[in-house]
Amino acid sequence: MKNLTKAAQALSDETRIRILNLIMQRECCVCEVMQALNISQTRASRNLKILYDAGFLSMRNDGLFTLYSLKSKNNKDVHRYLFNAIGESLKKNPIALKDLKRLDKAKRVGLKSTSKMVM
Amino acid sequence: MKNLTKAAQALSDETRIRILNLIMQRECCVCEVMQALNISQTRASRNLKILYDAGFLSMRNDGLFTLYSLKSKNNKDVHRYLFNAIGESLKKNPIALKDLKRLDKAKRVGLKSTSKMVM
DNA sequence: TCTTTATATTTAATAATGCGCATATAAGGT
DNA sequence: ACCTTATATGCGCATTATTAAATATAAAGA
Repeated sequence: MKNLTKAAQALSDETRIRILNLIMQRECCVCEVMQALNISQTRASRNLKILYDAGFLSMRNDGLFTLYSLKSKNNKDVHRYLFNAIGESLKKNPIALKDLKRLDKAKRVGLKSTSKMVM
Repeated sequence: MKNLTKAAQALSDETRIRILNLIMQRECCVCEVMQALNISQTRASRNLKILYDAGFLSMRNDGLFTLYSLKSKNNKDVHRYLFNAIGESLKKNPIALKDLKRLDKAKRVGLKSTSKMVM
């Protein structure tokens, strides 16, 4: 039961649903999430960790980057059903679509670099 | 998206999952929920309302009693998937089973009456 | 080794949540 | 009308969540 309540808690925040939307598209690093959702580095990192702790995401390191992806393999249980609900909820959602467009344009560079970039 | 986050929020509390477990069995009034989960009247009433507001339950009045049941009919969407997750999570859960046993013994009388009863 | 950079974490402030107590509301019975 | 009873709600308190700002950590390159 704790499994479910923890997972549900993770899904109770719009930022985190939007993050899952991105990662359902493809693996992302923290800085891409920042750019796609236009949120702070802290906020991106913290909410990715919450989704990871709740069992939705996998994590791997590539040099300076931390890459998050869907943990769909070991989801025989509760999470699989929850993913269905998320998919259903995001269908044709305008915010979700906009986020994906911004993800396309996102560059794999972090806060320090983006603040120097001419955008 | 608000639909999903609100529903997920409702599922993020163990009391509410346990209440849904009861009502997945059969329609219940507030006092039966109190007895089955051994919680206060306030707590039962409040959490039933939260589940109702989140779109999980229907409500009807029968004299002094308010009866809550599953709102499964109009769930073409998100809630149907969430119900699957709940069912998965409750399978063989010892707390959920105990709650159902107490529900069998529960009487359709409220706080005032039960406090006078010899149990 | 020193600097730069991506990410994580600590801190502090604000907001949200869950609960019990007391009380309100509303339906029935007398 | 009055009383009893089932349910709902306002209020206060304790706990937990969320966030930005500042700082820490750790990888990569010069």
